[in-house]
Amino acid sequence: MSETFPTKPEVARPTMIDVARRAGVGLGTVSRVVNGGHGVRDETAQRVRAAIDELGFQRNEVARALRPGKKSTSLALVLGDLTNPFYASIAKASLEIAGQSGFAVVLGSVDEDPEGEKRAIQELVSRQVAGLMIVPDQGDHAFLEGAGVPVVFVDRPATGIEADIVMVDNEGGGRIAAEHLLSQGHERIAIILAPSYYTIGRRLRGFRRAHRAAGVEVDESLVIQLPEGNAEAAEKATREVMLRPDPPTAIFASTNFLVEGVLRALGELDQDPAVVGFDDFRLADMLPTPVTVVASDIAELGRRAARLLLDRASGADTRPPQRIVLPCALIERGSGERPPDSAANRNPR
Amino acid sequence: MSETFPTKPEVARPTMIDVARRAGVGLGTVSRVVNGGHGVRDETAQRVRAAIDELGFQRNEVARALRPGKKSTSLALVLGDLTNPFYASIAKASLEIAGQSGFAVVLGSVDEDPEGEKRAIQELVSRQVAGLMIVPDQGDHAFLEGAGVPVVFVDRPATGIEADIVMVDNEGGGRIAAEHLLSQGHERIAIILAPSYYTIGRRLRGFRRAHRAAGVEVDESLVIQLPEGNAEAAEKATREVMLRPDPPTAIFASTNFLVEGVLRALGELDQDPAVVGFDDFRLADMLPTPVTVVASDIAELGRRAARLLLDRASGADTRPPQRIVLPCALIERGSGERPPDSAANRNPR
DNA sequence: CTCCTGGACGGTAACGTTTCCAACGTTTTA
DNA sequence: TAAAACGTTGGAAACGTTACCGTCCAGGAG
Repeated sequence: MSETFPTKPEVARPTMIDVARRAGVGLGTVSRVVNGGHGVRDETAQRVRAAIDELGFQRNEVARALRPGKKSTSLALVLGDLTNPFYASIAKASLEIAGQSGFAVVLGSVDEDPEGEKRAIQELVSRQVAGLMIVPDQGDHAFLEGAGVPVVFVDRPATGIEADIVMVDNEGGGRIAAEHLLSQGHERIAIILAPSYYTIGRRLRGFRRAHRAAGVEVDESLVIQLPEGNAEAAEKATREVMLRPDPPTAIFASTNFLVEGVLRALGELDQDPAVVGFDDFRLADMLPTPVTVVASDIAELGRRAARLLLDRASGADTRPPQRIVLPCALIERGSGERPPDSAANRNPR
Repeated sequence: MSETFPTKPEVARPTMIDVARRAGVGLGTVSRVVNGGHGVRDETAQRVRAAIDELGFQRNEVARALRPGKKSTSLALVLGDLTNPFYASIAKASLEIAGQSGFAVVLGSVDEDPEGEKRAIQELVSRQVAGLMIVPDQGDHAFLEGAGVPVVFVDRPATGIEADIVMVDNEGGGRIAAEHLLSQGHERIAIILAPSYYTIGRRLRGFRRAHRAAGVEVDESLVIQLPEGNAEAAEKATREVMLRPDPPTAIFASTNFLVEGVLRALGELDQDPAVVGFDDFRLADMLPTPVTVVASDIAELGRRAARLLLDRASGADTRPPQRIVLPCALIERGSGERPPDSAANRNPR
């Protein structure tokens, strides 16, 4: 009873040749009509368009992209964990902008090693994408130099290649956070740092500058470098630092995920130092103590990157590599406005 | 002074022909080596591989996909707002699975009308993707029937076409939520419904079934249909229902975003009905009252969908359309365990 | 009236790959 | 020893589109 399975009708999709035959015109004419229709008599164009509608013709983008010079109408976006709202916002925004210009976005996700990133990028390049948006990992990106594809880096620059970069004012953000805490009299501020990404270094620099400007010395034992950038690591570090004989009166968490860990530890310990986070996050205002953060317009980051890349890809923009920096602003919600002495107010057991 | 701009080195990427010349073999041989190298003498294959390395050759995926039958090595994923962690999880998981098989994922986002969805899908099809994963909007998807591309629907089925579908047990989830509240003596349970997606209807059905099984009648005035699926709408609706003379003692929010609105309203009103949400969300356990939710493995949803689609695309799976349903489970955190009389405990002003 | 110009259109060569077929040399079989 | 079978290889066609180059016809200029 091994009758052949009725697999699929598998209707062959009509090509330009079919359209040409149907409309009684040449192949070139159909192509001209599809691409704006210059140099075609109005009446002819009508006939072609009618044939297109009747057959339900749709241009084969793959064949189109095969022609030399014609890159595909796709942009590539390479980033880390989409589950991180930060990355998700970038993805969404760039998708939106690309879509408006008829571009699709091919995603490459890389949670892994820098080697995995390189592989993912080359995969994408072999798909003839018109441009690359990359939230780069550490590691050298010089291999992109000869790829013949415009590249825009997002959130942080890459080494080994000079290209456009769209980022936020990390140093300014770090400065604002520290200034805010310092201005309230905090002098022992811990800063919790995710693994040494470029961004984190800048935030730390801003943090230090604010201290210098305020004439307060940074206690280096309160500059805490985490081995990993997740909430668990931050929770552990917070617990440790708060149990020291001389704990900080304020904590600056350099990442949205880190804030979560910090708050978790503080909740357990019943201690209430001031807390400021970097990057806003959903529900930040609904936590037991609403969380003060330094925020920036992440979606705008994605939009600017996509727009810039589209301009580069079309050749409309031939300026030297740009460096776009978006501002950060403080959002006061409560956790960052606790005075220094409140840390001593440990709730009685 | 109009010297020509040093636009780009624009190194022509080597093709198989270049490799063939370099290795002193024919074009076909190179192709055979690149595709697994069957039917090529080992020594010849070595030479070809050496040439590939020296030239840094990489196969042009676009040209490859042009051949008839050979779809591209890309899957398309069409979904709503990536900013919603639910969608983001699906995207991340499917990306991961696709990547393991060397497939890229092209994203199509559709916040707009059903018409926008159709356009996005057709765009994607014109890119010769090997398969489509769609989180469908309302509207007829019959137009996909003749597209000649395998389709897997995610989270909810679509009308007008019979295709694979991977979803969670919405009815079971709704039932579990209601059972949990009913078992604690709640008899007036409000259910807040996002606009009539398929999923929400199922959750409501489970909600009703649990009531019937418990012998409790559903007060239809507590079945609240929102005009929009966002937190604001839920906040408004919650405020209204809680201010009625006979407010509910429990609320079931049918969506993660709705929970936010519900809690916001309750916070303002200083009222404490039991609350259960559908779908888990970050920080749910850190809110003033940790939120009890009915959760399922969303990432698994994406993984299963991607795997199924890959099997369909490769022709490895020719079974009739599958229907995969993932279970839901209750996560008790506190908000759903408040007894009925606690609602009366309005905090004194 | 002839020549020229220019717009509209048809035909065809690419693009880089895969696949098929033919050709070749070697080994096995009759 | 001849024929057949097999494995390895080269060459060419095809995929669907765009770009270029002619051809054709109409109309204006000389």
